[in-house]
Amino acid sequence: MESVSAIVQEIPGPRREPTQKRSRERVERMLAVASALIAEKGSDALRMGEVAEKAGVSIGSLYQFFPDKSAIIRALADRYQKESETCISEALAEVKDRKGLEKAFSELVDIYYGIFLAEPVMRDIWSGTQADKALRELELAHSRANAGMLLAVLRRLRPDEDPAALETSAFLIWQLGEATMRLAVSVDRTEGDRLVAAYKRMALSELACS
Amino acid sequence: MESVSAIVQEIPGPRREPTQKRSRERVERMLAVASALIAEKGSDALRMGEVAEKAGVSIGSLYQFFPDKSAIIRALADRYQKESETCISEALAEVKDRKGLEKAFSELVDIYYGIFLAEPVMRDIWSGTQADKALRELELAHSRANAGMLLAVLRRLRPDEDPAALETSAFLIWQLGEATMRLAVSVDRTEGDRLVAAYKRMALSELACS
DNA sequence: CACAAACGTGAGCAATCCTCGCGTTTGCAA
DNA sequence: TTGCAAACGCGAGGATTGCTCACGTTTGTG
Repeated sequence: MESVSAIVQEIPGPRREPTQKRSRERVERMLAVASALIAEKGSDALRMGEVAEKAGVSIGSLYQFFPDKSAIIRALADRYQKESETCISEALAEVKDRKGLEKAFSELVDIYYGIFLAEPVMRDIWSGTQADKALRELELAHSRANAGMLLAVLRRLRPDEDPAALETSAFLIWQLGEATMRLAVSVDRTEGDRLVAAYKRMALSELACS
Repeated sequence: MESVSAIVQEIPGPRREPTQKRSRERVERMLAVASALIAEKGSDALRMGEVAEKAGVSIGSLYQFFPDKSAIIRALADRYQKESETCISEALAEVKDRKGLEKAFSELVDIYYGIFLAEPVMRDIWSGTQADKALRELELAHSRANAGMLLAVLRRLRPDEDPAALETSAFLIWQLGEATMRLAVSVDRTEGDRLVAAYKRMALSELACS
């Protein structure tokens, strides 16, 4: 978790950090406008000029706090990641045995699916902007962090297994979960539900295998 | 398969089709240069001006045959898709029973993994340019076509199952296979091999379930 | 009150995609 | 052979957009 936050802080580069109250509010406005625009038209169609205009700031001010366009998206992604981490750690916190893991994992998938369905911005960020290298790396870092929480539980429940194999399993399960979510929200709800259910079966079989 | 080709033909839009021998050769040169540039620097960094220059044609000529930048990438993707279809249909052609399906599927995954490892352009096209809407749709169409071949086998082997459920399984297995390949080639070879192996386990469990 | 640091601005630079008007070559029918 | 329409080929430049930078303004502080 620490390392992810560190990456987020580092990538933006040589830009001012808002220290005064006024500028913090302005940064909030920029992020809110960007979020609304992404929800409306997708992150591909996000225009820096439009963000500045709708937020009531100049283009120069925008670039004082965000070194480039993808930094805005990364900032939004980072907020979602913080929520995700809370949500995952809560879901996996009290897993005591294999049965508990299956139940917790299944619920976690449902919760994540719900978030993907409800949050167009999160959906868009994780599905539409893969072309951006920094964003891809950020997604990978987030995913590894999330998979790490799953891995911790797996290690506890299956201490005799090869740690590297467990890590691979956890990472793949998480990555394919995200892929399934992206896919599920892009088709109609009926098929989406079926896809998520099929993913659950596959993931649970991998979680159970020993 | 037909429908996929149809889509590829339709999307490019109102552009000239090369009819004379001279122009066909020029189009080939454009595609070859684009392929080389993508292999070298990635499709994100593909510049239309550079393609024209390196192919020894003007920018105007380039745009006579490709309505926009993504059309070049789509044309390359279409070539790989044709190879894929052959490869998949051969691998699944003589599947007679569940045991045969498992063997054929496992081999197919290995072959696909080999292609992903060997073909930087294919790798790049299917991983780097998701931001392009037309390309995303093309990938989905290709994937549905490929999943369809798997579905045909599944239907034959499990005729009593709900067809919709089978279709979902086949589609998800294929999509997650592609996601796994993208992931596997982006990490080191050892972890990549483990990821592919883990995917095989998950997919086979879903293929076997009845 | 002076002053440095933080804040704010927007004209304009640079990169890039793509268009369009016009000149050239090719195939073909008279 | 020749005339001509269609296909081919060209590249200057329009349009968009990410981003910079030199300069003016506000704020906190001794």
